[in-house]
Amino acid sequence: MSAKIKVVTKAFEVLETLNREPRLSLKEITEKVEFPKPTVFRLLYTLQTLGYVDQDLASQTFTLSSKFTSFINGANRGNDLLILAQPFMEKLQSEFGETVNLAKVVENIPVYIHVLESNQSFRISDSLGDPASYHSTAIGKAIIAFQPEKRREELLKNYSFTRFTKKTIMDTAELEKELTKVKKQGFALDNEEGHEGVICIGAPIFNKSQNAFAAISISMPKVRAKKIILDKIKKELVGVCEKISRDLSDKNV
Amino acid sequence: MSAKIKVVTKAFEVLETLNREPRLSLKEITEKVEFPKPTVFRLLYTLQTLGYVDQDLASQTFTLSSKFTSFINGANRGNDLLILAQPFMEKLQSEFGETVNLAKVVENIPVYIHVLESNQSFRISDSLGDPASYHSTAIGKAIIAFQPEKRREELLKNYSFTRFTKKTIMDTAELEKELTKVKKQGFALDNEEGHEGVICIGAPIFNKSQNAFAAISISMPKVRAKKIILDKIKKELVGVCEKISRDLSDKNV
DNA sequence: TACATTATTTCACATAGTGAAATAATGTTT
DNA sequence: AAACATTATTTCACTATGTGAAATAATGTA
Repeated sequence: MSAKIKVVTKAFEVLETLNREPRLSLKEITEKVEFPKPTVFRLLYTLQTLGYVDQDLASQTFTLSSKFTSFINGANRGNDLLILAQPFMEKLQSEFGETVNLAKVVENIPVYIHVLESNQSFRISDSLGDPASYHSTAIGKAIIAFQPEKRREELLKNYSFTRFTKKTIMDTAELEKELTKVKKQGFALDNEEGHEGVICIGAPIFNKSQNAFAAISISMPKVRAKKIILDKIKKELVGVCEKISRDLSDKNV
Repeated sequence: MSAKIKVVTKAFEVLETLNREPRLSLKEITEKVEFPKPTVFRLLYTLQTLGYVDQDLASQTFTLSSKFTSFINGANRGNDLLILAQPFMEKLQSEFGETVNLAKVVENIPVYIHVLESNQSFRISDSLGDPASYHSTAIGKAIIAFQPEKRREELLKNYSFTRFTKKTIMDTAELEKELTKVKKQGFALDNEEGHEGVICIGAPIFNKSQNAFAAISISMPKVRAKKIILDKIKKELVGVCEKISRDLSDKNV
C-alpha cells in the first residue's frame, strides 16, 4: 500500500489551523501545529508563493486566501449530493418562500454546502462553509439523531454546548431526549434555540449504507411559522429527503 | 531564501486540475499534470486520506470534496476586503433591492467572493467561487479596464471570447473600445452581454498601489433598469468603491 | 543603547519522496 | 471464456529533497 506523503499532510495541518483561526503569526502557527519553526516557515513560504495564503506585512500574520473560494466551483460541480438536491431545494424554496439549507458532515461536523435564501426581506440565513451545531440547529439535530448509538456518543463526547438563546439545549441528557423525539418524528425542529425568533425544520438524508451524512433544513421567522404551514413543510421536507436518499443510493457518498 | 516545497506544489497542481474539471481518473490527471503515474497515485492517495478529494468507486474518478467549502469560512474571516466591503454591499442591496456582487482577481481572473442576492423573485445571481469573464460582465470589465496597458494586453493575450448573447463582445478591438469608455466613465456596464434581459453595473476597487484588484457589481433584470435608477446606482456604486479603496489603502491587499 | 522576541538562513544529515519496471486488477474483444 | 488491452497499484533501489538544530538577522520594546 502506498504511503501518505508527510509534507503534504503537514501543509494541510497549517491550512486547517488558519481556517480555524485566521491572522496567525509564524510563531502562533508553530505553537499550534507543533512542527519545528523552519518547517512551518518553509510550508508557509510555499503556500504563500502558490497563492493559498496571504501574508499581512504590517502584522506579519497569515490568512487563507480567496483562492480557496474558487475551489468551491470544482467541489460543487463534482458533488453528487448537491447536484441531486439542488432542484428539490429550489422547489421547496419557491413553494414556501423561505430559506433552504443543505449541510453535509465534514470532519464530524455538518457544514452548509448550499444555501438558497428566502426572497422575503425578513429572512435569516447562514453562510456557505459555516459549521452547524448539533444542539441548536434543526439541520444538526436531524443528522445526529440518526447516527448509530455509538457514533452519537462519540460525537457528543467533549461536545461543548454554547448558549445562543434562553431555549438553547444545554446538556447531553436534554439533547438525547430531544433526539429520541426527532427519531420518532422523522424530522427535527429548532424552536428559537439558535436565534431568537427563528424556527427551523430539518430532515436527514441517508447514503446507501443508511448513514445520515447530510440534511436539508428550512429556516423562517417564527411570526411566519403558522401551524398549518409548518405541517405542510414537515411533510414535504421529509418526502424530499427520502427521495434524495433513494436517488443517492447508487452513488457512493 | 527558503525553497518552495516541491511535493506540496505538486499536490496543489492536482487539486487545481480537479477544480478545473471534476471527475477525472488517475490516468486523466496524470496526463494533465505530467507527473509519473506513481507520483500522482501517491498524491491522490494522500489527499483522499486527508479528506480533500473524494473517489467515486464505480467510475474510479476523483473530485474535490466538501472540505474545501469549509475553508471559505476561514478565508472570509481573514479577508480585509470582504470585511470592509460587506456593510457597503448590504446598504446597496437594501437600497436598490438588487443583487450585489464582490469579485476579486485570483490567478488572473475575477472570482466572486461575496454575493448578496436581490430579494425580488425575478432576480439573477452568480455563485460564490464562480469566475467572471472580462468581456461579458460589468465586474470583469471594471477590473480589466483599469489595468496598466501592459497588464491588460497580457491578460487578453490568448483570451477566448465566448458568446453568451447576441450582444456579447467578441474580439479584442471591440473590447478595447468599450474599456476606453469604462475608464472615462469610471464604471462598467453590461447591457445584456452575459445574459439576455440582464443589465449589470460594475465599479473597480483599488489597493494602495492603485491596482484595480477587485470590483463590485449590481445586477438586475433589464425591465427594472429605468434610466433614473441606473443613474443613481452608478453614482452610489462608484462612491462606495472609491470609499472602500480609500479605506483599504492602509491594508496590504 | 541594550534587551527581548520573532523571523529567516544555513547546512550537514538521512529520511522521505521518486519513478522505472513489474504486477495486479479491471474492462473489452473475439 | 480465453486472450488482449487498459488502467490501477506495488515494489524497490536511489538520491534528491525535506529536515531541524543552531546561528543570524530583523524587528519591536524597555
